[in-house]
Amino acid sequence: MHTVEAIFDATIQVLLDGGLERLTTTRVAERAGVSVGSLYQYFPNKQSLVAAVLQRHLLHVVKAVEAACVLAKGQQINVMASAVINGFVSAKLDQPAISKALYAVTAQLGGAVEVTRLTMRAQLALCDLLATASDVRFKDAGLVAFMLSTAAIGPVQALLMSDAP
Amino acid sequence: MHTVEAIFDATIQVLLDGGLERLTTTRVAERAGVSVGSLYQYFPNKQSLVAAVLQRHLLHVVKAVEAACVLAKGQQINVMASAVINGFVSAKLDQPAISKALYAVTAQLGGAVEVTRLTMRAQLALCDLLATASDVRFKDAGLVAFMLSTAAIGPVQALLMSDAP
DNA sequence: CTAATATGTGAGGAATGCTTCAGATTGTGA
DNA sequence: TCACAATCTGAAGCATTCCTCACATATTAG
Repeated sequence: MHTVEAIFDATIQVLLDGGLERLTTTRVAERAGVSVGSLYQYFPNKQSLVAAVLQRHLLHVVKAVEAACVLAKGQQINVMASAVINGFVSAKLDQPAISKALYAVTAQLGGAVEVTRLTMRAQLALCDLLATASDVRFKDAGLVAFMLSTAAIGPVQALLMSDAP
Repeated sequence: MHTVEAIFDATIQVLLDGGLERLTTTRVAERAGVSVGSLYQYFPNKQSLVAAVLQRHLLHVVKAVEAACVLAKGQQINVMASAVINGFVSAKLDQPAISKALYAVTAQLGGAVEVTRLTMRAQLALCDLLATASDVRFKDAGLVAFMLSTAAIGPVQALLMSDAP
């Protein structure tokens, strides 16, 4: 396995059984089966390692939502809704371990910027989609997109924080 | 001001401008205008300090929701909904700084237990309320309560993570 | 085979953090 | 005023962390 892959995986694992507070470069390297030096060959510091893992996952989810959006264009509103929600939820549950491990990171200030940036991107796609609905027209599609996307996060987050399928 | 109060406030402040990672006992004590020793007179360790701040805020919110629930008993379902949501949102926006500061903590494993425990309590109150609706009857009130409460968290969280009124 | 480049190693320096404790300060009641 | 308790202080011990760097190993090219 590639060293970088191993480091990524190890980061998730360490995050899972100890949270962000117990995430140390030594522990990650140990778990990845490489030396600390190797880790610092690929990531300039601890923060950038965490950021990279976070960004990777967020991108995965956003792309899934975007894909669902283009697929549902021109459909009725209720079809759209279930398509998008389905895209989002299954992208999350694709990698439940990663999702769960990253909620702690997401809240951290460093991550917050990246999160809002990518959330905006998803909402943009949603906005576009809503404008093509065949049976409804919205006064403020932006607000609807915001409410829809953020409200979807709540239940998923709650489920992942406990331990469910 | 009471020393403990000062420490609580300082914890929030430190959390706000540096996140959980920059929260140190020294910094909290400094900001509170007391010595580290005093801090350890009231909290056996750093974790219990953070837990206390978190628990305090959660209790505030849960009580607000519970109060809204008993007030709305026997009303129509849409009245109920807006009453409960209103109670939740205004409890959060009562202390926006605290809410914002604590999202990082909430995600941490230590906090997660407390959070789910109190969320359950709120959902129980919600369940009770839903059973008294004058115009609807639910097949699975528990599920509805879960979705309602978790879905409400998403938008509030999103708003707080950025910087809005 | 040899040289040169890329990749990996891990002990240790420098910094920081949590927590303790011996003593100073403040408050209280007689 | 004096003794006693409650509260506060902050320097320092011990542990831990991030990150560097001098060196070892692997890989590629000529």
